Amino acid sequence: MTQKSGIAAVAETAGVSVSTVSQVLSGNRPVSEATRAKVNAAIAELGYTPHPGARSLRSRRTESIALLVPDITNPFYPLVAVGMQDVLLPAGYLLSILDAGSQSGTGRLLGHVLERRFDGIALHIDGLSDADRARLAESGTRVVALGRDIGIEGSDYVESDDAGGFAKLGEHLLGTGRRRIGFIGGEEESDPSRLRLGGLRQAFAGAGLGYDDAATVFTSFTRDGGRDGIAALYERRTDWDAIVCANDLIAIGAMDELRRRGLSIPADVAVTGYDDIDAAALVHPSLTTVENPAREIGRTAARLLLTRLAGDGDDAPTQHITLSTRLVVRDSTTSPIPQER
Amino acid sequence: MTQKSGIAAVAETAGVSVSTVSQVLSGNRPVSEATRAKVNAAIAELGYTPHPGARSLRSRRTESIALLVPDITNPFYPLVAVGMQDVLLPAGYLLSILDAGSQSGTGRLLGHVLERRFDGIALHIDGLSDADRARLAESGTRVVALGRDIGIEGSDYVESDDAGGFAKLGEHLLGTGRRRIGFIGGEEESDPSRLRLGGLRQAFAGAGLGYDDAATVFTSFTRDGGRDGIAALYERRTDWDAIVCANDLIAIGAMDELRRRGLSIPADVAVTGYDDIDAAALVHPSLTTVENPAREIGRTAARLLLTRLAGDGDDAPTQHITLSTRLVVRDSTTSPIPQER
DNA sequence: CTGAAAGCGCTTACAG
DNA sequence: CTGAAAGCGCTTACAG
Repeated sequence: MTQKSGIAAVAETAGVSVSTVSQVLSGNRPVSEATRAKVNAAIAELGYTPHPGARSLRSRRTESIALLVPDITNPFYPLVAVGMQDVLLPAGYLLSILDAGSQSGTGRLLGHVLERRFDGIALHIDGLSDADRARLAESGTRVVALGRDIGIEGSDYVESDDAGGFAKLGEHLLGTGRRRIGFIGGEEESDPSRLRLGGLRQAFAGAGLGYDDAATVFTSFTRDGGRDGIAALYERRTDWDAIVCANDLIAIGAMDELRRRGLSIPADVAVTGYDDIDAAALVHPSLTTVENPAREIGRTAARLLLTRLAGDGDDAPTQHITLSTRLVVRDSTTSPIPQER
Repeated sequence: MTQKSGIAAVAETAGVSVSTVSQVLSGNRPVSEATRAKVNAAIAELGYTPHPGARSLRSRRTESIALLVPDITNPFYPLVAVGMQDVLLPAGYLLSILDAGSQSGTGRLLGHVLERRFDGIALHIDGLSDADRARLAESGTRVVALGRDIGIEGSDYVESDDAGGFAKLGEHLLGTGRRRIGFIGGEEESDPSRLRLGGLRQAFAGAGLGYDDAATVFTSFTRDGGRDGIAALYERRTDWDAIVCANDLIAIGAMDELRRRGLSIPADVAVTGYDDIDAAALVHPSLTTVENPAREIGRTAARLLLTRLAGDGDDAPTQHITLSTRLVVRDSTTSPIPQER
């Protein structure tokens, strides 16, 4: 007996042909119960695992999906990953999370990712260069974008309803009687900053009120940004009764600076964030915020990819899915008792 | 001209043999400058990318490494991943992060991971079943363990010096004059709980003091665990001047409960954590803790894998690397001013 | 329901 | 320094 390996060894042990073993494995054509049993016994006896390289060489599929993120230490992305796995594992796909380390690193990693011939790629990227867009389109790899359209024919995308979330925050604050409401954005040129401010304006308009441009400042999406934002707003006026921040980190920095100035939250001034990161519930007072449905974004992205991979969908129009967000009211806007010391 | 693809198309365009193209790609044997130039021109013209499946089928290598973690939403693991990438990308390996979703999920995912024939796997797992250990050993895949030995011949492991970190915390507290120091552990049977308490005892012994067993309680590694721990400790006595917690989450819960009881941190009682998660700097007062060198753990694990993969190391003895930890002193033990309101 | 054979795209001895 | 050929382990028409 020659020393065979792989599927040939299984075939020999089971006393059937190599093709029959393959059919048992794939289920692509009917196999008699007796044969199937012999083959499965041989597989178990030999501890056989198909070689994925050989498989993909023929089938042109790798059964793996990549999630390419700019910064895996940002807690938003692990949640997206978990959501994608929810959908992909039961469908037989393996999800690989690839960290580019930064927005600019994404382009650099893209080449490596395309080389590996993943069946599909999910990516969250701010500025995709024309060269990268062309590489993606040519590669034939299915792409789903998170957060924004990346402008490739047939590439679907999923985003959360930022504007709606800020409209809810605005309504909540207006509903509790706050009127002198400042806004601290992240980088002024960023899409999220604009969309989020837009949602706040919408809440004011809905209540028949105008929103004053002098009530907005733009800094950066960081804790320091929040501190700077408060400093800038309090130079303009000092009677704010609420501060809406473009994300939770800004809000936490804003609370630091408000506390340093001897102001009480929420008795003197209410503060809100966005994203509902873990820290939002950990800080004191706990932060009213909006849940960014990261996990659901991941699930949706995975479903869109699977649909495209199932074929037939090649000529389907690009899909754009917007997920609604949920207001999470905590103590920073509504604490009934005066702040404890 | 027949319609070739892959390396054959490159060979035809360049007017050389398929083997020569392969040699240019791999650098495995000398190629004349002129030939190399022709081949590279053809590669660029055709936008050729080698097929990884075909490559691994022959070479028995995938040039990819997997990091298998129990819960990617635990911020410790993304940092480990970043550290591994620091080392692996320059070496030409792609790192795939795979999330098992839970400790128990790790075994379930292991089969899928082994099927993919990664060249190496890094994993952090508490209880590896004998069956899984056998599967890992048989697969021939290189394994490096994070946090503990998994008992496979030739599998190195990396851990951080928990005991040393707690010894530093203990010395810091004793040095600031605290003596009535309680300890809130996680699950009592867990290795980390034992090791960490051991470090604290060591600090007392070093100062010529004894440590009282009645000063320890075990709960769980969560925020709720911290609340419960305080309740349990204050049933025993009420004059604690410091609480050492087995991780940051416990510490944050402990601070919640101390504050609720009207105690001031650190004026009445100091609190310490472990890990230095982001939230440790975000809470108020900011938390004195110990940095768990996650990124360095990742780097070290990656280096160990690469060394083994470079061969020659097959018969090298198992390596066990312990990384030292760093004390991070913040306001929860030393705030010079009375706590602000 | 089953088998023999071609071929996916590479790498690697073997020859020259 | 270069080429022809075998073969890695599968899947998939083609035949029966």
